[in-house]
Amino acid sequence: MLINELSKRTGISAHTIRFYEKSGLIKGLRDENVKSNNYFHYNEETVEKLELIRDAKAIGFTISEIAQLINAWYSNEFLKDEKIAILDEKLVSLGQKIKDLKEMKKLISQFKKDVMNDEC
Amino acid sequence: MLINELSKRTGISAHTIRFYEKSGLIKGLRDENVKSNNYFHYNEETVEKLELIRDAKAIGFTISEIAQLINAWYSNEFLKDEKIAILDEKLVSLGQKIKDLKEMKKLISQFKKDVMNDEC
DNA sequence: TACAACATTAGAGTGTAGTCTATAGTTGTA
DNA sequence: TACAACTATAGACTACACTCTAATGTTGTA
Repeated sequence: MLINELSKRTGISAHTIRFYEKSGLIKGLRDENVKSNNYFHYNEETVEKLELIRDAKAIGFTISEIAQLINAWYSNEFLKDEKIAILDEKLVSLGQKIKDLKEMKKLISQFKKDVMNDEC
Repeated sequence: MLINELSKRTGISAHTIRFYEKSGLIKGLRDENVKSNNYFHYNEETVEKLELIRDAKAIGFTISEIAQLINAWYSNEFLKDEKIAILDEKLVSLGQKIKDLKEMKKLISQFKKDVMNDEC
């Protein structure tokens, strides 16, 4: 599929998709048989990747963290052990983040109680 | 205390503290009795606020969200009901974020299993 | 009193993650 | 074949959250 269809499938603008392409998060392929243009062609894997990017961004992962994640999952450039190390690292940081969020939730709940009891 | 001491107490640079002052997150007071300078003086409450800012930023709150939070807690400009509404909104979004993080953790755990089983 | 160490403001510069514009070429339908 | 709708690239612009520089003034100690 071309960029416009990919954009419609994922809800991510063509501009942003090109930005991700430049950033190395996704990779379109050019059809060697067609000499008249140099349009990028995208496959289902790219749709999956863009969905992962959308979700990972929403929870605060940076582009370079997402790049690591995508490489650990889709690329052949890493050894099994390296992939597992990257994924483990992300699991640890996610666990810490969940802990931090829960603590903040507790703190804000306490704020709320204090406000309700007119203690501020 | 002056800005340098506040910086040392909180580990936040004087530059950043001035940025937060400009952004309306904290408020230093000038000593009316001293005419020779216009140094800002900060109190313990500001230390607390900066610690809240540090923690809230770490879990992905934006400056303007933190401003809301600080106003709901420290300011007298809001009615009790308005304060509670702001705090409730933050509690809901924190709950959603925790859910999203847990889902991502599950996804990455699955990635890891697949990598370990050589299924990619 | 010299001067290091502090304080202020205005404004410029940085990194991240887009978002948009301009320019130019290609494709598919009336 | 005209033309609307697509594609590409380079580079300018934006928002956020700092981070730094320059210029200038103040304070406290040797």
